[in-house]
Amino acid sequence: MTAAAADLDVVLKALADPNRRLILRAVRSSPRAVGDLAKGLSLSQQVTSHHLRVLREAGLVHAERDGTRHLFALRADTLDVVADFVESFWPKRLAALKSAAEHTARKRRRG
Amino acid sequence: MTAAAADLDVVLKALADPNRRLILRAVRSSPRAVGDLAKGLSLSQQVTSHHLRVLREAGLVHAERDGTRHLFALRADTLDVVADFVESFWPKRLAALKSAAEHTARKRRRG
DNA sequence: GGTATGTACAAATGGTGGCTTGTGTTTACC
DNA sequence: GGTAAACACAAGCCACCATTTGTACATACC
Repeated sequence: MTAAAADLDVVLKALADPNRRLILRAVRSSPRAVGDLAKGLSLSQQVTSHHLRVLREAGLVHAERDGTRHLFALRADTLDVVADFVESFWPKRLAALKSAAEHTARKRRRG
Repeated sequence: MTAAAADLDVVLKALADPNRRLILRAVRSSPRAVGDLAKGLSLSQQVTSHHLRVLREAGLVHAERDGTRHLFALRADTLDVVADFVESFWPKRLAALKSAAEHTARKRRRG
């Protein structure tokens, strides 16, 4: 298995959990502390920390210390491998996106 | 959890296995029988059948009988929920696609 | 230094999932 | 109807994972 394929495996496994996706949603707009996430999602501190570790090892979030708190933020570019995977199976979707974009560009040209 | 979220969960769990992704790759171009897939991927018949069931319940493949054989084919449109998920977290990627498409449109306009 | 807060680490548990083995079921062919 | 081929279903085993419980570590404040 190539390194990219291994990354894809790790990323997909990390995404294949509802609580981890909730965490990703929560850190999407701004960095959040573990305790805040746990409280907001009604999860224990330990389970939240565990999921954040899985997400961090997958490269989907990154941590930064702020005193005693650990602020976690989204790393959306890691989703690249997933997007590439989907598009490799579904070029029609990519074509549809391009078509929509080109339509937008055409409209802008006209306007 | 909404129905769409449940679908996303099932699809991501189905994709989060290397052998199932290999099976998807194998049925990508044309429908394949269980035995052919098992032989080509060096998997047992039972395990291949099991993975195909998971993929079918996730809506990623569909089956069709051909005599004693069961031909499985890709259902790429099910990957829609995954693409939407990625794009909801990463609008910049969609923007990049649009930018590239617009660039193409501009080039076409010039040419 | 002592205490409180925020978090990570470790062990144990229950559940889930992948794989094997064995077997039933459907279809085709004689 | 009997046999063979292709496949699905079921039970058991083992590993992994999510969660809980308990605890250790780091930082801020007094």
